[in-house]
Amino acid sequence: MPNNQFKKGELYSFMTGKASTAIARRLQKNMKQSGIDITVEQWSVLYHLWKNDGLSQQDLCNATFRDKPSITRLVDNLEKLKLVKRVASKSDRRINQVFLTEAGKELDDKTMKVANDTLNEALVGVTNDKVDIAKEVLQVVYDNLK
Amino acid sequence: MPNNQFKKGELYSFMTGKASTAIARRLQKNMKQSGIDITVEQWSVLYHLWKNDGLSQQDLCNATFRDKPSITRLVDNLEKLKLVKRVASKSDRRINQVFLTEAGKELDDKTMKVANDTLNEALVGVTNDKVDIAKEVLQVVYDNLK
DNA sequence: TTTACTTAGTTGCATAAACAACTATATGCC
DNA sequence: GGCATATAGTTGTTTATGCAACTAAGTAAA
Repeated sequence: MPNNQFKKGELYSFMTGKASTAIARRLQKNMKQSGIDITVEQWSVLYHLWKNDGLSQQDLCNATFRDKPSITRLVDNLEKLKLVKRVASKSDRRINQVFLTEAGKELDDKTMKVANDTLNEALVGVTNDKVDIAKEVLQVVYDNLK
Repeated sequence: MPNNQFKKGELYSFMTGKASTAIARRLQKNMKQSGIDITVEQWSVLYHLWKNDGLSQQDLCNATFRDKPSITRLVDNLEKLKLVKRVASKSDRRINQVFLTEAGKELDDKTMKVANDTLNEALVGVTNDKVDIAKEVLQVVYDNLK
């Protein structure tokens, strides 16, 4: 179903992702206030490692929708912060597995709480039904374009 | 209404704005294929000037949800591309009004068509009702956090 | 008119993104 | 084995972001 009826003003906010930008900025601010000194981008990488430690950089590309150079440099910075370390896979030496350090593991609970709180701040006044529909629409958009 | 019932996997895609990232990337690609050599960020600035030429840099900050340094540098680059020019306001010399050049004005119709086409690509299979709800949710999120 | 405050914009620095070109390792086929 | 090709990751370049510190210009109050 084409949506040619979109008016300019409506089109704009859809294109620019101001809501997700606002969420990212708030998450960054909330992490800083909780004494967590990582960027939201670094958080998005750690997030997947907390669920599944030892992912390859390519796995992290797929999980975070980033290209390979972006992941290379995010892992570089996470290594500098001593939150992860690269380990060359024994079965295929092209592959770097990325493992959490103890310091990296310890951030899990703390940041998950901050992330949940941030999301709840964002969704004040929105019913669960509407949240579900919004998530569904965003998923379809993503699938249409990926 | 708190949304504590969010599960991790659902939380993530909400936080990271993968849908808006996908839209921005597709818009960038479509503009390039149409021979329009500007970034989507530059597009977002021009967009407001096409609606209202001569906005100040502060106006552009408010309209695009960016901070002042970001607008300074976007306008720098748009000036290098000869798409806009700064004109110091006569009534208040602190203010730079940003005006489109002829080249800047000419991009309007062409890019608006590309932006609309991109949005229609993104929204294939989504009913208008759901799009309206998604937009509403994103607006509330933005208002909650700004 | 001098001092304090506010507003508009710029500059410096660190992080991140996209794209292209590159290296190194692995795989498949002759 | 030797060659072509594919895959994993890195590096270089340009653009953009966020934050802090800064300059310049306007405003208001003593």
